[in-house]
Amino acid sequence: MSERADVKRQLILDKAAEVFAAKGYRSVTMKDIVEASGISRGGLYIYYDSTEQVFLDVVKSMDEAEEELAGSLSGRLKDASAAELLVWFLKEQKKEILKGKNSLSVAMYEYAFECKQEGRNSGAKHKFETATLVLEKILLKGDENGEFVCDDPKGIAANMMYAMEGMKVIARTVGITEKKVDKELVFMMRQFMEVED
Amino acid sequence: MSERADVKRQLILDKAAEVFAAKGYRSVTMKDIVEASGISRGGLYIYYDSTEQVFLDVVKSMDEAEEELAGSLSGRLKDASAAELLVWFLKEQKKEILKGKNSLSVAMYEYAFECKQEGRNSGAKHKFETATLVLEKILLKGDENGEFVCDDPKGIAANMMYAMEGMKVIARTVGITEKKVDKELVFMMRQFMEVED
Amino acid sequence: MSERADVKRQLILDKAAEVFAAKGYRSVTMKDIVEASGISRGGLYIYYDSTEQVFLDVVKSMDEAEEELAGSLSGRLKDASAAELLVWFLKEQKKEILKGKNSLSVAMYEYAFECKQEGRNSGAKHKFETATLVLEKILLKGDENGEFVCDDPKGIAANMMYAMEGMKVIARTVGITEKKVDKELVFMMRQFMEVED
Amino acid sequence: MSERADVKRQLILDKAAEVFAAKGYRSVTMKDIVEASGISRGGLYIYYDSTEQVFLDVVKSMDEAEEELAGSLSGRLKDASAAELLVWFLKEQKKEILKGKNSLSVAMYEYAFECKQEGRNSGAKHKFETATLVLEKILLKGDENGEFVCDDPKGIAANMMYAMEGMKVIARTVGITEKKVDKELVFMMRQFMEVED
DNA sequence: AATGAATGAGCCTTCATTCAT
DNA sequence: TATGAATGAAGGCTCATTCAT
Repeated sequence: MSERADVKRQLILDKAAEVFAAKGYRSVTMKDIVEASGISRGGLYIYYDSTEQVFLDVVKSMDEAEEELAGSLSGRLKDASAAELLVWFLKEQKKEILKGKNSLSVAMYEYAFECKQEGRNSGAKHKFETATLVLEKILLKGDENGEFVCDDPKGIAANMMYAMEGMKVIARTVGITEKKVDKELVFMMRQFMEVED
Repeated sequence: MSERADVKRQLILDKAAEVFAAKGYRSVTMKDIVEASGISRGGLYIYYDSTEQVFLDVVKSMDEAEEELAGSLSGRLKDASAAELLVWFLKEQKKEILKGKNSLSVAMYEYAFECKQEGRNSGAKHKFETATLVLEKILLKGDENGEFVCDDPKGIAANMMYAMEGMKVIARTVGITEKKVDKELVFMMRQFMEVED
Repeated sequence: MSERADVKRQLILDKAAEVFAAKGYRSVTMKDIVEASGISRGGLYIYYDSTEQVFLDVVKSMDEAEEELAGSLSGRLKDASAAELLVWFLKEQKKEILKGKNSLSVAMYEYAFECKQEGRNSGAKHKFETATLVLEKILLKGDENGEFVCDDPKGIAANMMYAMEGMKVIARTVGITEKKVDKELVFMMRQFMEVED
Repeated sequence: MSERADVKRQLILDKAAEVFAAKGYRSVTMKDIVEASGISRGGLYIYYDSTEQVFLDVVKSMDEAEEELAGSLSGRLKDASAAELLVWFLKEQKKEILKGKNSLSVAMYEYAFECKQEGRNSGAKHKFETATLVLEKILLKGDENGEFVCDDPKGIAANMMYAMEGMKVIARTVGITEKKVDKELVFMMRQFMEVED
């Protein structure tokens, strides 16, 4: 509540984020977080009762940071062309695909698996559906103002999102090169617009 | 040593597979496997030293079973048309995407994440690349004999495999309906052949 | 220091009494008292260093309240008959035996056990001996003025006090009905006086 | 189950009994039992999940031992006189009252308090009622064959049992001398028979 | 080979107690 | 005085792993 508490909470979240990035979700213990954040065993329990709560708060604070960023961008993008929007969207996706060790993505997958198996909901659904919708709107806009030729925006958006998701996972299990990502992005774009290599 | 041991080993693998399917990879303990297989604590250690070893053997024995099946099919498929091969391939993928609780897929993802983070290799790479190659060959064949119109088989194969992978993960985290899978499959096929709805 | 502190102290004692009544002695923690009294963790330590100190003060303040009551009664009872005194005494005992959840008695037993085992003294001794003496005096008075027929007041007083103590404990472990208490009280009185049912 | 297990179990019970005798019920921890029995932390959990389970088993095994003893006595007592039976009964009670540190009685009181507060049942009820009944039968027998003069065996039995219970508790909280116990026993017996001092 | 009791390390959680504000 | 965050010790529990039988 107090300022002090917020500072400490943020310290915990920062260090915990590193831990989750390094070890995923399941294998992280309260002890790991305690040691990473330099706080005392009992001290951590003042703020969080379980690794799940810490994780959810880490994710929440990341989402908030992201939204802030997105908010600041939305102004600039309002009167952007569909092509510009698409480029921004795909750049974000590419970043997401390629960011490695320091990213929470593996932990988030693990958490989402667990939630799915237990019938809970991890918020991943909302995230995925929102992103799909955004992409669809970009395509629609491009189609309407003649930037793209695209008779099935819904289908294309779905295909692109699935492929993107696939690349994310492949990146985290099999490995992927930036070149391959680029190739795939170009391939996708060719479905509805001219792209020079 | 041989007969008896093999029977026991198989018993362990069968029961362990159920456990991994139900709980994923990380959260499975030797105790879980002991209890599921009805074997003694010490007995399990005669065959396996860790859950990882059990898991790898479970996967191996599944792959072998699959390969056997594939082998028996390959004869029949040798002189099949590209379209027939493609249908078979996509059916397998669809099955894989939609199979739920009783499948090892979540455990395999978890394991692959772990291996990737530790710089090891989980075998997922080989699997993915092989499948991609198979698809590519089918497309090539179809292009060559005029069944498909497909100037970039490599690109299409990659796109399809990424999207397929994406659907697998989405199915296990966000959830997916069979209808959506079918839509996406039709979408993908339209890239190089006529498909009626 | 004085007024404010006393108010606070009393607040703590009141709430702590409820806690001890509900949970006994041993299982009460400083945390329980802190939460019940709404005071701060550190605040409690200004007044008391341990649950034992709180408990002793709770008991002391109860005894004081009781003594006050007893004092105000003693005037009226000075010229009461032995029979009247006896009735008053037994009524008090009966109340004590039957009062249940909201009473400190279990906590006091627990505390007395602990003190006995550690060779300390819990004050229970003084209480019991005083009560025995009071009863003895009442019997003596009744014998002297012919209200009772009682050649061994010491023996009778002891027997009655033991039985009373027994009923208290039985009430708190095995359970006892008011009817049984009444029966026993009548039984005891018949040892030295006429009682109609 | 096996012989070994029984030996170990008995070792645990023996050492645990000492612990409960020394510290009562509430303040005993699994760690205490572990240390007293020289077993490992995990080892204890093979046999018992909680101090309550250990305690109940300790009590059970004591009861069994007692019953065995009682059984072996019952033969001899069958054709004993009521006076002989009474002497035996009171001797047992006296022993129970006076046995100090090495006895589980305090722990049993603590446990019974806890059970009562939580609405469970500790077995104390059955024990008390059975003993009361036995005493009643002895008195009845004595009355019938002219050994005693006792028109209200039920009332006397109840009074005696309450007083006995009272002495037990007083012994464990306030302290009691053997002399006082003897005095009270004589007092009680005088209610229905001739006793020389 | 097989068993399962035993061990001990490791993590979880709760509290008494302290201390900066 | 009063607060409540912070600490660290203590105890609970589980599990990988060993070992006598």
